[in-house]
Amino acid sequence: MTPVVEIRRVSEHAGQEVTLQGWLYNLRESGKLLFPLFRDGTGIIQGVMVKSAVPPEVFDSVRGLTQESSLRVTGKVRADKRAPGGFELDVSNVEVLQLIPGEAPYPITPKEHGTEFLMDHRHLWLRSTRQRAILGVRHEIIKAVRDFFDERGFTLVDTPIFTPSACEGTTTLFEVNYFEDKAYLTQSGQLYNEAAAMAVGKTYCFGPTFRAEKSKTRRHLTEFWMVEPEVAFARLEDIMTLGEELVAFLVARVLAKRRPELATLERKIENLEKVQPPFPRLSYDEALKILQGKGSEIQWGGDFGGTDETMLSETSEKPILVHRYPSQVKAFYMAPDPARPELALCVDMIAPEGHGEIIGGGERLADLALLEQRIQQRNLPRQTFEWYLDLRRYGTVPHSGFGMGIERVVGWICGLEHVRETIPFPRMLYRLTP
RNA sequence: UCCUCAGUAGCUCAAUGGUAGAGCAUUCGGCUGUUAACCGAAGGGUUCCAGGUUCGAGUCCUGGCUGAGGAGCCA
Repeated sequence: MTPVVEIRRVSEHAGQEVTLQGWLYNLRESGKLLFPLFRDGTGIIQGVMVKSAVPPEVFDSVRGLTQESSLRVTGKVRADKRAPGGFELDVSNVEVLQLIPGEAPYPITPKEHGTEFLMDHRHLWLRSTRQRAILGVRHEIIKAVRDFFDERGFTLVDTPIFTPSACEGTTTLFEVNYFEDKAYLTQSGQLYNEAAAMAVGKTYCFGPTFRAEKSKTRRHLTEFWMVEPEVAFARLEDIMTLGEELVAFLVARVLAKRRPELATLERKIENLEKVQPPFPRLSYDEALKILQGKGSEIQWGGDFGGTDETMLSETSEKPILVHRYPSQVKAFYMAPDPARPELALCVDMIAPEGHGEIIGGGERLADLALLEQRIQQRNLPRQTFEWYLDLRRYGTVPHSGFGMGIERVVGWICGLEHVRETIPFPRMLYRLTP
């Protein structure tokens, strides 16, 4: 029995006979020579088979292979300058697990395809080199997020996905039947995080988030993953620094561990290497001046649109922190700036290269009376917030936190045009399958 | 919800209102170092749907469906 080896490890077996388990990626043919390309989820290697060197039935079975047919292949690993990975496999035998028939071939060919076709075949599209690279970077970012908070003494506290009402009231929610009642899919773990922070000091939640907005842009999903830290006694400045350190940490980790994937994606490494703290910090008022100077129509009191964000991101090679927006455009739980009560102690982080807002957060309103007033003003159902008001009744303290959308971060770090490629099975307006 | 664009072979796309085509994929044949291999041949069509204009509609008109990009809103 020859050892079963992963393609990414074939270099450790140069000169040896090994068995690979995987799929046929492509087959090139030149007379009595065959060049089957194998993939196994860890890499791709080209096999070489000379007709005179193997039994006729082995040659014929390889010659008849179709794209994505599953197989086990045995051969000798040989270093070769001509091979993209530096190694080739001199194939001696192939065990075909499933031969895909020519009448119903694998749909995704090594040529160009349109978005709709690829999205309809997302379950197969994931096998492509590019999608595998993105999955790898996504995995690395998620692991790095966990490492970052764990190393800083945060406790992961999971927040519920079924919620009784809106966290922020304004956004559209997905409604679901909950026995005799109605429930909503969470749009943020924020309020529960505040409860957890009062219990453990530093907490974060990390899970799926749902938004029923009919947004149809390259930055929107209806189901996406969000990590939300919340820190007792932290002020706005503390949380801005935390976000800055987190993002720099994530970029550094991907640069350290996922170079091959970034190369596959043709990501400009130099741009990522510039993402070092400190990031530029702009007040809303300062950002507004810059935007108006660049010809934006935005007036004081309005929130930034996608075009405004892109314009701002073009002013820096690093992410930008924009803080102290007018309270009127922000959620009810944002603390007012004591120096200028019309402003909220909040912060958005805008990614470079037009990838949009990746972080939103700030200092929470710790005062009971003011919070009650805000809930009333915005016509929020007081009863469902009673437990939240308890947090202000029993030992309220200043505290701050933020939410970071994983898909936008993955999209930015991978340099993707659209967030739909950053999540294995994207859920979007008009896209619920596969 | 609104604006713009698109829908033709399995896929990516051509086709002035006048016989519906190419490349890839598939099948067959050729080639002993191919790199989205190449060369030759074959099969493959409800031109998104329903009406309308016209001698004649893939093409023009009306309505609908589906998709893409964007706006608003957001991470």
